[in-house]
Amino acid sequence: MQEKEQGITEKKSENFSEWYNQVILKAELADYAPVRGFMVIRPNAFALWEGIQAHFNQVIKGHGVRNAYFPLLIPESFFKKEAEHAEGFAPELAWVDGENKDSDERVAIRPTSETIIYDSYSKWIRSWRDLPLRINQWCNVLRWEVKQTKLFLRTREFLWQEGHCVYATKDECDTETRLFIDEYQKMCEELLAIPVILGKKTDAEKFAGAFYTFTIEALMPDGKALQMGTSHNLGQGFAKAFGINFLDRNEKEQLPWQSSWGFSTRLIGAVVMVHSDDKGLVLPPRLAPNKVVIVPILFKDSKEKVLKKAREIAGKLKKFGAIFDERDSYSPGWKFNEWELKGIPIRIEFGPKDMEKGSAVLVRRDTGEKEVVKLDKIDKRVAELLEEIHNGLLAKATKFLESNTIKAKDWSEFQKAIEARKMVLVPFCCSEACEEDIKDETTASSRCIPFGQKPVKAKCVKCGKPADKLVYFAKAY
RNA sequence: GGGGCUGUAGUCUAGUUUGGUCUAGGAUCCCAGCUCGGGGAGCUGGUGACGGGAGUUCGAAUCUCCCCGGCCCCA
Repeated sequence: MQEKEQGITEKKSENFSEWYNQVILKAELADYAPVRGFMVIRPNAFALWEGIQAHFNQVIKGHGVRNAYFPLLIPESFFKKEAEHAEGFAPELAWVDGENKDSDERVAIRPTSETIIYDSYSKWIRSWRDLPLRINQWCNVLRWEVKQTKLFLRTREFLWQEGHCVYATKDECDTETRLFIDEYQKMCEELLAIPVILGKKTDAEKFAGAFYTFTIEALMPDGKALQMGTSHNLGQGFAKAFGINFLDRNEKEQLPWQSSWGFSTRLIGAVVMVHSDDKGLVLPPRLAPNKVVIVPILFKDSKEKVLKKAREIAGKLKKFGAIFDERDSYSPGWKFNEWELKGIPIRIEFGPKDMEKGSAVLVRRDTGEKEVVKLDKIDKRVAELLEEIHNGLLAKATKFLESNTIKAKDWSEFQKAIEARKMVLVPFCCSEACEEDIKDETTASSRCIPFGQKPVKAKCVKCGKPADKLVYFAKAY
């Protein structure tokens, strides 16, 4: 509200990347920081993150997960305990420079917290009665990216949640690894209005140190896939490396099974990309902290009366976080543009003509459609309309995903589909060598092996060897 | 990792090719006042800029070099 901005000048369909930057900056979601690869999350975006947090905290608490906080700095020796994990994160570690007066050991800023958390777990877990242990933390992590950074989608520092669970049996671990990826899917569809594809990562794409990784993948409007969240069954490797063990009911020492799962602030980037348009941000209504804005139309002779009545309407819509824009220095048209840029799902226009009729004009942000609603029904209609907008956004995104997902049988079809920036489902042998070749030749990577498929009899799209799985490939963020 | 573009007020930009009324022009924002109000309204006045450094020159926003930063595309 403090700053006035120009509108979006780039078209989503013409220069997607620049359009995206403009929406982020002009809707005041984020700003660049003094150090390259870092960003400031401004209040408009932080409110979205808080909305995601509130929603997801409720979900995980229902599954017995408790929140905690573990340290930012991790001793070098911890990274060396689990070899694959260490290798995976080594290139992106940021070591804290300068003299460590307490010890000779270097420390790094966490790129993820498995190691520091499991050090604690090794002290806390003694008996089968301590399991399952389910802890989540909301925090920042730092990965020193060398790739081109991008607001929300790839920054060196980002905010996320990471859940870390320990189970007595493989079965429990399998079940809950799946449980949390299912919860991610629900959250994406029900809160963010973004459809996702669920599946398992190939070995080449799985988390460093994991037994296996589940993922949810969304397709952005430019045809690139975006990983929205992952849930890993870590097996027993970390437990072994960090000395986590417990005495079972038969007094035998056992290694537990572990899982970890996370999503990050890149979800906000996805929300922007998927729903927004040439006028600016479009917020999915369930996530929008302010779902309604009321713009009074003021004329000299009716100003006081209109303001008074409009204020009443605003009071009635308080539960929707209604903004009452009674600023005197801007014309209604100016305000319309501003709130469209900021993505408020419903605008209510109220002027002398409406007052006479005892109604108001409701305008949908997603379609621009206007409707006249009687004042005594306005809160009911707003609630309905918000759901209609949510459903509309989800349906539109689902249609996009479906119409841009295709099957390919052979290499030439596959290449064409990738070139056309589609999500492509192909028979694949799942070998790391084949995957490397595909990446080299097309820049596409495997996104997931979708759940629920029957074994197929086909030849791998790359090497021609027998393949019993269909796998999604796409260019990715 | 490779290639390209770019840096003038909070933001967008003219000026750079050909160094000289540039004491840097405009728009927008911001501030004050008036006026207006159903899709970015108008008038008057005001504040604010050449990314940094070195060099060439009588003279540098403009030329040279170094540094810092930003964006895009490809791998």
